[in-house]
Amino acid sequence: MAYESEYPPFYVTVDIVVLAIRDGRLHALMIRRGGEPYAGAWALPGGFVGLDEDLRDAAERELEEETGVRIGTETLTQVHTYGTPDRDPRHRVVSVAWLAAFPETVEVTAGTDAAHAEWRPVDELLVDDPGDRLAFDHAGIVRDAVEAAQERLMNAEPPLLAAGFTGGREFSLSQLRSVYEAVLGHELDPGNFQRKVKATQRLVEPTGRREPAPGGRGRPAEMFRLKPRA
Amino acid sequence: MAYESEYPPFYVTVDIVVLAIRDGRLHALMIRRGGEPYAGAWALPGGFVGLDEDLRDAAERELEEETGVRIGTETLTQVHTYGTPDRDPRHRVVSVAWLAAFPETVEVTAGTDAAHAEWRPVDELLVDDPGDRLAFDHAGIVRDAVEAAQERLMNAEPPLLAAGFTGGREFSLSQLRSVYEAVLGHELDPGNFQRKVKATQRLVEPTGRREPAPGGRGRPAEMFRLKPRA
DNA sequence: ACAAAAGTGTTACACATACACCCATGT
DNA sequence: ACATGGGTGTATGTGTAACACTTTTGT
Repeated sequence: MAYESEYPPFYVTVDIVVLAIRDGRLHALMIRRGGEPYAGAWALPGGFVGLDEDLRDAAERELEEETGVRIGTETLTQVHTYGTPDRDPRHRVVSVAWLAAFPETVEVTAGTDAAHAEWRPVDELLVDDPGDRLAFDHAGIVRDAVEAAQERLMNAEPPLLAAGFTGGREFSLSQLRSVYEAVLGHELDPGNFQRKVKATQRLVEPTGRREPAPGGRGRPAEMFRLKPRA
Repeated sequence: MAYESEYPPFYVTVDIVVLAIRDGRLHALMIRRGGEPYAGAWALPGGFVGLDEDLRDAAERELEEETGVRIGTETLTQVHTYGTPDRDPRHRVVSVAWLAAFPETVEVTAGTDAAHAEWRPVDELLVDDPGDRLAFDHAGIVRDAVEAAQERLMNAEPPLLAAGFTGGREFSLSQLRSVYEAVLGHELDPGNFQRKVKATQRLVEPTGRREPAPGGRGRPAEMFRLKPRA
């Protein structure tokens, strides 16, 4: 099928930066590109927006199609829009970038379309002179998204990003702290973090349960969950 | 001329929210729409992006074409992208919104294409049940842009927005304060503002001159200019 | 002298940071 | 007993807000 238009034909796409903590490091969900250009390079999941589709819905759909990962559409937040004329060598593509977070424990089901999806450590993606560069301007998009994530983790209301990382499960405050540390890229004082989180209204609530630390050693931690959005 | 494409034809536009302080109130530069839809309604300046044109350049060009206002392209900052399928009843339009600030003293030259451009008080544009509604989803865009302006005026580095409002001219700290007050929508303590601005590195530098207050009454104020970007 | 605006001093309070110290558990 | 991680207490610093007060001008 071919379309016709009296105005220049733009391709509108979405790119999705999904962050997760794995082994204490910040990772992003990436796709190994098959075809040219940038064949074999890592790229963000994403694709064309449908003619009757909301941008946000397109992000959710493309993410699932390309990686098998389902993210609630309400946890996707817009970051920035990229439209430099030469950012894609083939066509004029304007891409709206979205950010979401994903819980640590859930694995990517590497089936069907998701065969080439993989979690990649963000710091390796962003080194200045990587052996394998990211496709298109995706390095810049990842960089901007991580910056936005740092900002929103500390300031955003409601705490959508924290919700994405925890995925509705229970957690100890040191587990939550390790998420913050991985995103921010530096350590936080355990005691101060504890108080700050507890003092922040509408963030966490205790479940009453306690759970021993992963190593078994040490005092069992009180478990929390995120407060449901009011 | 007609274009053809194998993918859905999207129209990509830019909308520009230019803010200025006039009579102590926050204003936005708006256009009176001529044709349908929304004939006669106020709308943001903006228009179609050229096929080989950067989004930012398109914003600068459309702004000047429709209002006669020239803004340095580097003072335009992106706010958000709007792409709901039904936001324009005629076509599928994805619009990238931009924010800039403009000095108080400069008048809009209401010539040529700018005949229908006018500064409108923001609070009147945003009342919940206005007699004349804004075209399309432009009320939401203005609302988001003002929110972004408040955030960036306080936090952004470099202080692009403050630079836009002052336009490179000299100013007293109470003049600068009235800008902040108009954008934030509430009053600030003169003494505290004075200290805070002076304490902020890379913001203002004294010119050595003094100038009497506008009414003539009162102690003449020390004049400042924004520090040039390092 | 008085009003008005510029600018300084002072105090109180919220909040962040650093770090000492106690608590509860496994080995 | 000791190591380990959870959690509390406490002191110190830093930034904000409120407001009294002094300075410099025009009338």
